[in-house]
Amino acid sequence: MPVNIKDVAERAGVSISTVSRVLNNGKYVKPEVRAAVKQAIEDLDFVPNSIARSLVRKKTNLIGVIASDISTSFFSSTLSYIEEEASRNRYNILVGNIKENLDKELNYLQVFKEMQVDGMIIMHEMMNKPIERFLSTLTIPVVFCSAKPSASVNCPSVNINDKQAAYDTVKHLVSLGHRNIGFIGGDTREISTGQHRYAGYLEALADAEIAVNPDWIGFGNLKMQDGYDIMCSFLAREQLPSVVFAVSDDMAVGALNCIVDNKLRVPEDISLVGFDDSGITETVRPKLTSLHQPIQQIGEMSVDILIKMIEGNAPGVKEIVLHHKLVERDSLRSLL
Amino acid sequence: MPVNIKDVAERAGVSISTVSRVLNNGKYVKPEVRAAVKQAIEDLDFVPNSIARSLVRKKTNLIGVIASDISTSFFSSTLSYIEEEASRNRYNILVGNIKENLDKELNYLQVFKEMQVDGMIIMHEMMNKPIERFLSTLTIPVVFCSAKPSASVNCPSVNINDKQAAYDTVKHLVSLGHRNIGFIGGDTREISTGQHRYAGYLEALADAEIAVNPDWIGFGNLKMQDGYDIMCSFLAREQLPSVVFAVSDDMAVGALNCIVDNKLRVPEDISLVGFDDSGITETVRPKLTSLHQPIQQIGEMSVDILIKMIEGNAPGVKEIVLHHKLVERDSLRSLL
DNA sequence: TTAATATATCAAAACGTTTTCAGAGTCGTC
DNA sequence: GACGACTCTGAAAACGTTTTGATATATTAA
Repeated sequence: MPVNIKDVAERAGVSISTVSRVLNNGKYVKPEVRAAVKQAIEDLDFVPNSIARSLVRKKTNLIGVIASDISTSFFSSTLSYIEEEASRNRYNILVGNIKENLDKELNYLQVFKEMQVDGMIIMHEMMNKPIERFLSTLTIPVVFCSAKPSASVNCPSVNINDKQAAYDTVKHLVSLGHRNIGFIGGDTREISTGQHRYAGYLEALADAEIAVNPDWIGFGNLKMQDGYDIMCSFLAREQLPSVVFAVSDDMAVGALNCIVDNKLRVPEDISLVGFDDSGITETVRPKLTSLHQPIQQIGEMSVDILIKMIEGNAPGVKEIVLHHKLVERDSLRSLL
Repeated sequence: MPVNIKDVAERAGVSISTVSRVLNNGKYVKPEVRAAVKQAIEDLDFVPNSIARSLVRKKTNLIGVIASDISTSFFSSTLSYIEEEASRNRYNILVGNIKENLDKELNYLQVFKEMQVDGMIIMHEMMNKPIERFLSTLTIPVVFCSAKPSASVNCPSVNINDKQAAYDTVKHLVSLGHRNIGFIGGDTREISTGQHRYAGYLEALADAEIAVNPDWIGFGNLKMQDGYDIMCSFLAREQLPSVVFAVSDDMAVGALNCIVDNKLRVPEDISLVGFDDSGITETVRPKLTSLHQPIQQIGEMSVDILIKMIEGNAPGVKEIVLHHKLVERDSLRSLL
């Protein structure tokens, strides 16, 4: 039923090689023949089969993207930039959403490999042995986006300097006179991002000679509910922190809601600063002060690097570190 | 370099047909041969090439998804449910994000067709002639998710009854004593959803014998900023509405922010109700009362129907209409 | 003129699978 | 001890392209 290149060739009275040549804008075909072929294509409403093309060219123009949770504001924004940049370069994206489910991640890695994707972008950090093993023997290019692979996996990453970012914001809080600084962190066991941000927090405290108070430290999975719950636990302590630094905007908003649900005010009673500078910072009131990650640039550079690798150019860089900055809005006040 | 089925066959000392049989768990292969082949697969770290498989089977297990804007809370949630249901059924999704860009949409339709996707899900309503033409001659199954195609396109859709939903919520507002009811709608020119919701609003007003006041009616593209701007224009009028009904949660939140930025309170000064019941309803304060769309069900049914069609079963239904309901939270007060 | 080159075309091989067909062995049954 | 019914296996065709190599003609250079 579906019309193929052979049908076109017959109708135009030429060989399939010639049709292929006009399809690919090749040289060496007479103008009138070219026109005839084009006419036949039009007449028959022929659409080339890219599966067949991919098979012989060994190129699918497919990028597999693995994300932790695309329903989240940070990932959905990043994904949309990835899609845009990929589409601009004539690549299509296959998306796999694994919600902390490492089996699903491994499965997607395998399926993407079977599908012969030209490359993969991974926006997820948690790993286990099988995944590490898979990744370290994989010959398809992979780049980590807003995440860093464990040492045994040799893939470039594009990211900010998480430790420095956390350090800088805590330092800033100190400079505003804060000394009772709470911290809502991410998972520090397997996730290096979580470790780095926590390390930055600790180091800034140490530099300012502030003792760490475990009453004001909690860890979650970056989602709103965790921020809410952790903040509630802080509110149950004897003394309140003057500011809480959450390592994702979603957790910061959770904390914000917990605070206002408990009839306290931000920033009058407690200041709040988030991380990511995703869209959500401007959807809440007060608007959230947040550590800005250049999401668009992270997404775009991830695909640019990946495409370079796909096209055979060695990545050159092992790690791209982009600038961060604190974006001040209304959730943080100075104590001075 | 990459190992193929032939290499496996040689190493196991069998023919490629036999390897293929064990790959597909076919009958008629001796246990010891099967074991030997499996061993060879393991030894060589062989991964079958699904491109080649797709070519002969004429089945890619690919679903193309076209969305208006995946960075939006409604679409990113829906997309995540679509991904989940697809993956559960061993389908992979290819996503195209077109931001109101109809050329990009047409391009994605064509590319997806070339890629031999088994089916497509479209979460977008705006159309132009070329797209209609394309869709009406397409033989690949398509389902519209949370959207309805124009009459000339014969594809099933899964949706709620938008007109009834708008009607019911406005009716409810009336029953709470509201008579000054503002409306922030979606595009009514090409988008039937927008038309239906507006029609429901108008009909409910008519039924309650309330005159429509154009001062309190505005239309936007469902995003937050539009809700903000439109609400600001309402606030500039002589008289304020007692409640505003926005046809997306994002626009309702925009309206909410406009109101609080102008030092008014929700719901004391103005009540607010949104549409979709997406995650954002619980991230703002006051929590947003919203017309609930069963997002998960919409996403899942879209792929279920699509898969049925892919597998050759006629859709049976032309239109699936799911239940809606108003979810009451804190942004709406009674005037009685 | 002749040789060399550039243009134009086609037949056939290749890509890596699945599937069809036919043939060969193994049973059990009459 | 022959017949049918399974079980097992492999050769070869097919899927729809691109690409290679060969051939033929036209154009240019000497």
